[in-house]
Amino acid sequence: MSETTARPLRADAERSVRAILEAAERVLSADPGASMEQIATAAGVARTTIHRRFAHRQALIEALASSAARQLAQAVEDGRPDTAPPLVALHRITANVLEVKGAWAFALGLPADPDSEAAAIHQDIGQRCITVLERARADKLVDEAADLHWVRRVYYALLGESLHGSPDDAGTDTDTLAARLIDTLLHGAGPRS
Amino acid sequence: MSETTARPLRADAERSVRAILEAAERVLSADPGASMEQIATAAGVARTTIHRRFAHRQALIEALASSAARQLAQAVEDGRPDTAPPLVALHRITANVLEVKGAWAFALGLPADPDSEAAAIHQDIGQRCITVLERARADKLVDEAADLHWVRRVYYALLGESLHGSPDDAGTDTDTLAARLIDTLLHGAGPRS
DNA sequence: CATAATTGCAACAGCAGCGATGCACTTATG
DNA sequence: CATAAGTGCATCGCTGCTGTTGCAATTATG
Repeated sequence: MSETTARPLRADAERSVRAILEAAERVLSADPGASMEQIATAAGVARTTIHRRFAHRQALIEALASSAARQLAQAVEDGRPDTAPPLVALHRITANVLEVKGAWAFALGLPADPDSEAAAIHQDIGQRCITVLERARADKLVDEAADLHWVRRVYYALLGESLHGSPDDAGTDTDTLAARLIDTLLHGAGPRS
Repeated sequence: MSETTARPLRADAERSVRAILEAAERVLSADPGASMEQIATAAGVARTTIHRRFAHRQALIEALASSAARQLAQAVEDGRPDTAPPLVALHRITANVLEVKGAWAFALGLPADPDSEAAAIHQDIGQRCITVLERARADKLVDEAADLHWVRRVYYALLGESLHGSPDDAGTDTDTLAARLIDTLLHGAGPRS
């Protein structure tokens, strides 16, 4: 909603922007205080090129946050949160989100200020999340008395935890992780009936 | 194990160190890249005083991590993880940890390098956590087939999430938060039988 | 192919933070 | 109370990052 006003970038320039954003994610996730120089090097680009596309350092950060938020929204959308059976949607969404969050952990963990594009997207995602949970509750998958906002927070927390990836789940595919996550979300660690 | 070799600090000096560590937690949790000057001001101390106690910036960070880790270990210990009934221990520990983690969120979120004092303490805490879970499993509170390492990760994630504190739980006492957390850990969000 | 966009490189000024030092003053401690 | 420890302040040199500019070379595009 902010960059779309400018005239279309040349094909190679667009590739540069992508490379910069990806490098920024990589470098900054390893060291949030990394210099523009480090990011530039990682992107295979001169530092001045970054400054041409992103005036300030913070402009780069915001673009990074927006880009990641958009991808996350897409990941949620692909799970058909409004039409697929709740359990199916929940599983698909979880698997998709795990992919995206794994690739853009830093960008998605960024503190978005309230009136940024990223913040709006995240709020929208949060709403869709609530919707899915309501549908799940209607199907008796979630307790009727449950506080859905708390459930969502737990869900988010489990997503975050699933990403840390202990040595055990190195190489475990996203579907398996999603299955465990949802099972834990719905049943916890207690004994099965 | 590292500072104890020096001769005891004068009473007022010790107070300064405390003030510096507390200020560092406050300031750095708001902005991880904050300057020594900002920390010093927040501590009501001259910047040079900080450098007298902590040679490098990183030395301050490590001391902060160690201090917080020790307090966390104490919080766990106070819950009698080895002797109290598992559910009681779990509740006490959770409430205690929520207090400490709330006050030292930044310091405890710090990436501790493997051979630091903090890392050793955290590993020890992790072990005690597993112990409590084993005792809980013996009491049929946790499913026999459960992967305790995953349960612990879920527990950690729930602790982290409980701290974020949505507007709703502003002012909610620690015991209530702990109760909800443990309930969720053991039963999840699914329907109650 | 002609043109305009894109880029690398080199260089610049500016700035903020770090870590150290010396000195005078205050304060805890035996 | 005498001493030693602790502190504030002013100051220094140094380093590293930022953001900008100009120019020449390359490359996509109609």
